[in-house]
Amino acid sequence: MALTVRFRTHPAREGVTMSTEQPGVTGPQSGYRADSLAAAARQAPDGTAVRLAGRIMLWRRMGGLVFGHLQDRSGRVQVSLSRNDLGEETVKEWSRSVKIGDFAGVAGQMYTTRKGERTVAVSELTVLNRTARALPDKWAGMSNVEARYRRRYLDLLVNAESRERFETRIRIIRSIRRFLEDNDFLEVETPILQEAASGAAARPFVTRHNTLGEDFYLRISPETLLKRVVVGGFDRVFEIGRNFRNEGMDSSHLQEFTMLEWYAAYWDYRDNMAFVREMIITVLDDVIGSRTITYGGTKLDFGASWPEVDYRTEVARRTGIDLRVVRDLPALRERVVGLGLDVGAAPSYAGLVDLLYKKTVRPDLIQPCFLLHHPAELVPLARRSDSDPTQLDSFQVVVNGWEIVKAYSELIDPVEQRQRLDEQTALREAGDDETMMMEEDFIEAMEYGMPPMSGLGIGIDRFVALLTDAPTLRDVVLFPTMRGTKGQTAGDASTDGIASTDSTAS
RNA sequence: GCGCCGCUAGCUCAAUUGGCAGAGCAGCAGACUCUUAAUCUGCGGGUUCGGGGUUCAAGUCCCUGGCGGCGCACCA
Repeated sequence: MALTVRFRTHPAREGVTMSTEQPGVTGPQSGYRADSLAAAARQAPDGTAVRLAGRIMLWRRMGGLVFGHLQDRSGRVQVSLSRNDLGEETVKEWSRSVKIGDFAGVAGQMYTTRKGERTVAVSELTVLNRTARALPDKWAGMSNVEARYRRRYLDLLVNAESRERFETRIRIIRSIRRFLEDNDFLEVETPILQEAASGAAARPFVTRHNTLGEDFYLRISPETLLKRVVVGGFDRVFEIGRNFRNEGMDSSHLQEFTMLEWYAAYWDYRDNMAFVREMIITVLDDVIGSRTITYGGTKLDFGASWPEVDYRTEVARRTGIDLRVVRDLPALRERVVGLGLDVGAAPSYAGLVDLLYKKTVRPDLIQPCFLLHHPAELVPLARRSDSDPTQLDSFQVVVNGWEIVKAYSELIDPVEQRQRLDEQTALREAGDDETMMMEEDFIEAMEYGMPPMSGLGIGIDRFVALLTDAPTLRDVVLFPTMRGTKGQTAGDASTDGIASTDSTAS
């Protein structure tokens, strides 16, 4: 029932603005054992003995009576020190020894104050560690966006909505994993360092492997590796992991993002449509408790049937351009320019088709829908439709103008696969830097025999952002990529700027 | 990459036309036995993002650099 070791000035507070000298400051403690959580204590009947550890978020001294709030992973509970229980000297000493932001262990009994707040009447108090810096304002919190991203720990500590958003992210991923495991999917891990960046149309990051003396790519997709696992007989697999794309960043794109991909042998894209819809509804029921959500003020109804929209039919309806007729780059470019769209470089037919769709169709796809049958040029790893080889057995789930899911029946014919990747190589040589790279190892695996299958990818960050009404993907990632801070405090900006430009090759 | 906006105490924000850089919270010292953004008295706290310029005088005006947000462009 006492503060044990103490010394006048804690080293962590030397030279920090918070304090000069203070009585009864203890050093860091170890071995404190708590047996209760704040949330459980709040529910316990009066008289229940509790033993808690957490961070002090509020500390009000009123002479012989002190109120504070102790926060742990479950939430907050009020604690109090009373002269009646502890005596004048003890209250004085303990109340002066605690600062907002310090970690404390307390033991005592639950009671209810006159104003009805559940409170721990403290009989033991141990300061477990000090804060050397002041926490953000208890009322205003921390609203500076840059500070919230760079020092996320403070955002989590003082902004309840931020903490709740990340708790929801965790529950969503847990629910997804449970759903897949309940359906016999096996979770696997494939490499992030890859010899060839494939599985998507995107520019990769390059990194250096010192021991092998080679450059590697950070994966842009796990697709071809997961298919190789299926060749090996794991015929329902999934991976939740990071992909890296060296491209623009905005509220719906991150360079480093979390992707779920799964592959199921003997399924086709229609099987995946039904399955992913069931999964999304299950997650909504589990985590949100509703099949309707509000994003940015717009109601999104996942419970209603999801309309099926044919890619080329919809493009034709909105633009008058029939992609079944307009089949080559110069003709398409002429028609797209005729619409008044800026086509930019548009180095390939597929790229221009994609641009046309993204400009004219996708922004209007707000309610959940299936977008079916991409033109065959767009995805070199997908199976062509039997009924029409110029289109794919593919679909996307589009919500809020965002592509959330992309899936197709997989191409499993090694001869056609080689031919279609050769076409990619030709486009690359013609200047398109987002084509897929040839992977001989992948073709070889396919030559050993690949079962008919359908795979699916879902952007976890976008899905979480939708379900938590987050305006930007950066709000659902703990530490979003930020420009470095080196050089921010450089004494001479001009020379330092030149020096850092010269050294960026490293 | 382009455009607009922002950057002042640990946090949230003020500062008139260019005229002594302030408040609340937090911190320190003190009062106070039911607080709820507690209240009251006193005290300390600044590279106003960095560098340069104009001026008797710059947080404020000009140039330049940094970082961030938003929009556009790019981007499955």
